[in-house]
Amino acid sequence: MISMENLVSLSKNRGFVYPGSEIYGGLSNTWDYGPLGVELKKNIKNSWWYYFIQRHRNVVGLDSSILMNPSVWEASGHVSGFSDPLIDCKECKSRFRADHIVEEYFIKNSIHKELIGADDQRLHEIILEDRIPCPSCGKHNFTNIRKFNLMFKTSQGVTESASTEIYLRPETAQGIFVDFKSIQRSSRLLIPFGVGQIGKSFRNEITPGNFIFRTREFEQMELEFFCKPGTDLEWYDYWKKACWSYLLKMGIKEDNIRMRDHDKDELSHYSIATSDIEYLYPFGWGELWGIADRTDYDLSQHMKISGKDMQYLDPHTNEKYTPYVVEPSVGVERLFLAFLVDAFDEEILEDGSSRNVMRFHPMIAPIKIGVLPLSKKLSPKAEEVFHLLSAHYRVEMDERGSIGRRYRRYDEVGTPFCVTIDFDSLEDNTVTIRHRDTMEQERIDIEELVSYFDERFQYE
RNA sequence: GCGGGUGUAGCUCAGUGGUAGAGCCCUGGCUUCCCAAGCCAGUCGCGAGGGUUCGAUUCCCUUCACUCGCUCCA
Repeated sequence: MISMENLVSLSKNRGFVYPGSEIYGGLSNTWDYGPLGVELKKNIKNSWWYYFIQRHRNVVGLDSSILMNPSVWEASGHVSGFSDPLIDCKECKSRFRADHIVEEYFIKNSIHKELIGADDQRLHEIILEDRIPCPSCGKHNFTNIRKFNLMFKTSQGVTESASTEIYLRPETAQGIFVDFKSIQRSSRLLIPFGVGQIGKSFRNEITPGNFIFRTREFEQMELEFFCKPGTDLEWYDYWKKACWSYLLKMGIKEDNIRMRDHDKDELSHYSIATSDIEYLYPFGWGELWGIADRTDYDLSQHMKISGKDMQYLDPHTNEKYTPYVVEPSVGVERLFLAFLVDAFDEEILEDGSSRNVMRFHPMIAPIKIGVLPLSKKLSPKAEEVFHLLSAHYRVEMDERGSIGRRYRRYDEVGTPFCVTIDFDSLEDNTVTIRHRDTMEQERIDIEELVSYFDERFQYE
């Protein structure tokens, strides 16, 4: 498997991902998507939209605002629940979550003290009272508890004042919940139905890292599927399978993914059941896709805080209830990383040399076809072919360097097909199609090129 | 944020108190005309700021960034 280091340098070299603001020395954990990266990203988003929205009769899309009324985050629990009480050991410089070390200490020593509802001050008192030691060095010399709110703050309006303080959304899901009634009414969808959204979210992660795996600005693809309470586990299962099969269809190797159900104690504040699809990244197994049963938590909260009725009235039975929500949520950048890692192949050739090939699924390959004149004298004909194909696909034309060099260059960026124009092309209007994976070649009439590729660039 | 490591060309790296090279890549030319050929020529750099010094890429300070752990989770 490719190392993280090589992946970062390959990404930069080929134009997939560059470090952000590089000429100013960079900005921590920001990444820019280059000419190939933006194509790959776009293709990933399109494929998700196709499989999770377009192909379903009862799923629609949404594009809600990044900036929302701060009450949204009060209701969702992000203002209180999305901040962790952190504490540092002054002796060994380790950092912990205050509630975690207290809890662990109590379990270990069979102490039964009520912790639920303990605020930070209470936690601090407990740590002092019980002389709870540092789990890493055993000493008892902690800093005060500090809160890290993971939400980015900004202010609305030109004057900065507390009253205009707002947040960048930490997840796209709330936009869907908040608009639930409008979407339902305007789309005339009946439960069960789903709403999907692709968009940026922001989290002030304490420790981002691992290339594009965890960044403070990221793009989510979330589907909120509304269903009748009691049917939620069925749908939970259904979407787990849908995510899994999406990955396989798009060419991810089955050995590199696994399903992991969360234990009760690691569930987030809104969920009664969560599964992760994990991917085997170069740094180890890491989360790729989270599928959560969010129950009626979000809609109920919004109902409570906003005072608006968020319930659904079943027009057939006249039954009124707050729908349950099943949410498959995936980060575009994590999928991007998984596709990049999964596609990477170092091929050893007969002469012992090696070449890198990115074996992207044709639908996510950044460049679909390379148009290559065998000689510069054939460029006019190649231009014709380029214009013909570029009306349908993302195509590149390259006339520089030897033909073998150019084939290899396109292999390296995962282009599944090359179309080669030679001197016969001028005579009989045919070209050679060369396949990335087999290196086989076939001859085809230029008139048939578009229909040839239409068959090959299709979702399964 | 705290502790350790790192910072020289687009990439991988070498090197020196007297302003820097190699390989790969890239560009142009000749050649070649279906899988990294060859030859000739060429472009590009000491993370930033300050200090010591006649002179700093090299020594010192600061800063910025990257990276590994602590935390987190799309």
